[in-house]
Amino acid sequence: MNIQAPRGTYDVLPDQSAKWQEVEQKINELCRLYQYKEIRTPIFEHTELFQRGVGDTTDIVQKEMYTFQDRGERSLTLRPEGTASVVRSYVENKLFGLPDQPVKLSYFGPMFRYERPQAGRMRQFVQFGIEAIGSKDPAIDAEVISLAMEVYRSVGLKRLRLVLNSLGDTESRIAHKQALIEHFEPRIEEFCSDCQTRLTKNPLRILDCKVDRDHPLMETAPSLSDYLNEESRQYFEEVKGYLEELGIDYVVDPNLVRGLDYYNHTAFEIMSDAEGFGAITTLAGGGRYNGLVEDLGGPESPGIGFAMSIERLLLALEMEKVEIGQSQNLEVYVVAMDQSTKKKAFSVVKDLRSNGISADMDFAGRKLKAQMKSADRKKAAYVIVIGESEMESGRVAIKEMATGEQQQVSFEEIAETIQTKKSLEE
RNA sequence: GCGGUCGUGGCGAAGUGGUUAACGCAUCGGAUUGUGAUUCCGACACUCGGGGGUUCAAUUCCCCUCGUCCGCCCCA
Repeated sequence: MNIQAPRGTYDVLPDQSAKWQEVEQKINELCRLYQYKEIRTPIFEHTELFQRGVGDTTDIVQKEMYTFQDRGERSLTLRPEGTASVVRSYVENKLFGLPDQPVKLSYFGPMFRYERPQAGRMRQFVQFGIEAIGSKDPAIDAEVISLAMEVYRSVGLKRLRLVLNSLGDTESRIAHKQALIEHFEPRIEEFCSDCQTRLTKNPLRILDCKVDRDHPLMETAPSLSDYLNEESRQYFEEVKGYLEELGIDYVVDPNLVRGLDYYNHTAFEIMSDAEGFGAITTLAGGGRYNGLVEDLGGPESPGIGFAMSIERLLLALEMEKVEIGQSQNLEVYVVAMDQSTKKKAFSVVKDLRSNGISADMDFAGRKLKAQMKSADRKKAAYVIVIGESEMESGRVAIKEMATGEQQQVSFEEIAETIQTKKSLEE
């Protein structure tokens, strides 16, 4: 084997593509119902967009970006996530000027992060996500979460856990940040190097650290929830109220922080509880990002959204043993006895297809018996054999593979007969 | 970035420092000059991820490299 797909990338092969197509169909239908319209943005952007949009202190920007120089010596980056691009487009195309706010957008496509591949983690992976920009109504938070949950429900997943938290508004976060610094500063040397950097850049993320998880100061650290001001607390209560109204179960996790800098207020993750899942169980994550639009040069436009990995969704389906995307079997296989009848068989195939019937034939020069086996493998519902005698008589036998029964018809009647048989089955 | 694991035909899987690298499945052909099963017969790896080294000799020993899978970190 010479050239392989680059590390962390993969091919969706024909026996898998039906699953992808079904997931996309389900998603498209839900977006229609919820009225989120698709936006398609470039797969690469100026590096600066992610540095500013996602945040300089994040792991994504610090060590996971596919950044390169183009021939004009611009620094470009393959998008590691979708929100920054969508917000950039919202600002650039002045969607804030549309009369109907919030603007509700969805996207679906590949993202890129330079990481060591693992179960559920690829260097190129596909995300579906939505963004509702231009509203700070707690009901829209609940709607966004609801749509994410509906995607999983629609494909048949059941073992889900919605984890929820509030990061509070800017005022709350500043107060909490100050408290965190005061709490950790005196003994920060006892923490890992990442945490030492985090202390000044983003102390909130120390709480998230798995390395220092058991440090005694973790236990006593000031909790974000104690620093939420009245407005933030009220907002969070309302979001929870709307979720309850929709009958969506959740658990509040005060330590849910999220890795991206732009989040505030509502933050959530959807995890899989399916057995046998790998180490990574987060299916989707999202949250509110009031202020991001302004950071990227737009007017005040509070937003919220989520992103989910389609690979992980598919993985969860496997773990829960849910089958989707049954591929459609072949309806008619036409056998040509030899070279002299191949043209006729070829035109019969074409005629069937023109009548909306799937049809196929041999293109490998196989003998009759082998063609029959091939038809069987392809699970063809019917087989038609065309040889000398059919050419002379002008009539062929339509063989039903399941029963072995054959029915004689003229060439002209083939498509019509198959159609009748099909409709009888339904 | 760190740790472990593995890398033999389309797939699964043995194997040994030495003349022709088991076997199973799949595929193709034939037995059965025009019909899918079973059975039987036959075909199918100048080569054991790649490169280098040790050796009279390496798929098997050593080094490097690439890649796989899993875990850590982090996330989707």
